Amino acid sequence: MSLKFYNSLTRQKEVFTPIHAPYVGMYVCGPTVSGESHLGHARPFITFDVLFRYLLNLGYQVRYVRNITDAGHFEEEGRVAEDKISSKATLEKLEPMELVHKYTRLYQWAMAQFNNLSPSIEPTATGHIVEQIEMIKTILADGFAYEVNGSVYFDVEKYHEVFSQKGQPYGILSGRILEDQLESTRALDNQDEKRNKSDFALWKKAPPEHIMRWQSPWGEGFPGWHIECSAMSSKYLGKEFDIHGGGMDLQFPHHECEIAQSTVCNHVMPARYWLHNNMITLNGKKMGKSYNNVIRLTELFSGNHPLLTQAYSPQTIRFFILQSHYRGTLDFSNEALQAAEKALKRLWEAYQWLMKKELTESTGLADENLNQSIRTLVAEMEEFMNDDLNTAKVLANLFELTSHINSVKDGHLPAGAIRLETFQLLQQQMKRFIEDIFGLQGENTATDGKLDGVLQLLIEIRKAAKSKKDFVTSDKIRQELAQLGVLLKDEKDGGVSYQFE
RNA sequence: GGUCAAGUGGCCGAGAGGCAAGGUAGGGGUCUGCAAAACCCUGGACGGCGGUUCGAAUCCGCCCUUGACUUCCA
Repeated sequence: MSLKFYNSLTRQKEVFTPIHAPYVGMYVCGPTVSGESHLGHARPFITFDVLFRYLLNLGYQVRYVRNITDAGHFEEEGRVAEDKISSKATLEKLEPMELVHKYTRLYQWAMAQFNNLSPSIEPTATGHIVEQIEMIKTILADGFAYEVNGSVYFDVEKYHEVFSQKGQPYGILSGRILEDQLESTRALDNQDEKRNKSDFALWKKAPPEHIMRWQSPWGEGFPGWHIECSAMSSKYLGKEFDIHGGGMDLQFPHHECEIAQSTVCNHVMPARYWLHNNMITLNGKKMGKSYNNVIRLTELFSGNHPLLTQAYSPQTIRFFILQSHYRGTLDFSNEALQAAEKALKRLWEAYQWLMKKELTESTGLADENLNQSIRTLVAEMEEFMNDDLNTAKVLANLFELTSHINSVKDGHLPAGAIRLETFQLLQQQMKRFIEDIFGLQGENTATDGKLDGVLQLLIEIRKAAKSKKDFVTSDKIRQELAQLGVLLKDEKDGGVSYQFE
């Protein structure tokens, strides 16, 4: 089966055909670095990291662009227009760029904790003011925007009129009907500079107190909230590129506006495939600033939050996210995270054992049903990924394989039951999906050689005690190590393994 | 109000006309000096009412409940 994605634009699954294979261009809306990232933010970045990894694994040459929004957005709707970043900076008595730098570093640290690959380019909004101004100039020149008092607004109604006839009405992505919105909102429009409520800002005049401001043909100001993504995606990926990703909450208005702006400038729908991940919920409610129910990533990693009964590692969270399909909501709870933690541990330990195991020769005792089962489970995994990235189903197969692996490990199945070529296929594909595509990694790293030597010594002493039936000594060693967070396990084959809690 | 989703065991979640994945928790067993881990067995779920169909968790209608978007948001 060929690779298929659910395209929000067409509301159906479509075969993925890159515009210029083997090259693939992918743009994902990144964070606004005016504050700390929370669990909800982790989802798109992990989801699209897995997509990035999968495309690379399939042999595509991918340019993955994920922006950093470090120029403030303004707010409206009765509230005082303000630049989010400079306003928070005033409260915290920080320079805007100091704040941006702090949260950018924290964000990038969190991405590394998750083992997300770095995007190919991570452009900043403030680094592309010139490109944004150029784009606004083009839109003005084409008559799809107007200037009022030093601000520039996109004329949504005119765009809709002209482009509806070309089959691309405003609302094509989100399914909104502009006429309905115009009717229901016109009365509220009085004091606004905008001709229509549905118009959106391309450039905003900066009030005197704003710190973040740039020179433009329309005076000092700052870019509107949607233009940066259009400017940066077209600069680095071209006028038309393959994949545009982001959270479902960005579908309207953000992505709708991107489409309108880019289409006016470049005369083409910017992206072929629009992918949207669903939200992470807390007690059924979207995790978000406005709901005051966020758990920040640093809190999650440390366990330092009233709703958390313990700390959860970045890999546990990554695994938790991959256990569901990206287009469904995913509900947070301690119980669910603890389930994920245990499951990941079991998967990872079986995988580690598998990779260390050396099988040299088939013994002729091969269990054909088992071999066939393993081959089928392995083959299905790619099918599941191709079906709109069904990571949940891939994991289900990985767990069935885990049971087979552990059966061999514990001697419930003879080592020869798995044929050499099946075994090698298993090793190769487990590595491919667990590490290369899912990006999972071990967490008990950093054991240096000295520590291992010390532990091996203790294991030897304990083994000697056990063979003399001196269980007082052997249990003392095991218990005290356990208190230090080192867990000893007596394996079936007489060996002893350890792991850090 | 408008638009769009979703409701599956205790919990988290796949599935989208034909035996209801997987994880975790529960019960029983095997192994073990004891543990831990692992393996095996096992109970337990499709919001409600109608309809279409040989057959519905899946399609249609109505209802109930929850959520998202509605120009800040991953």
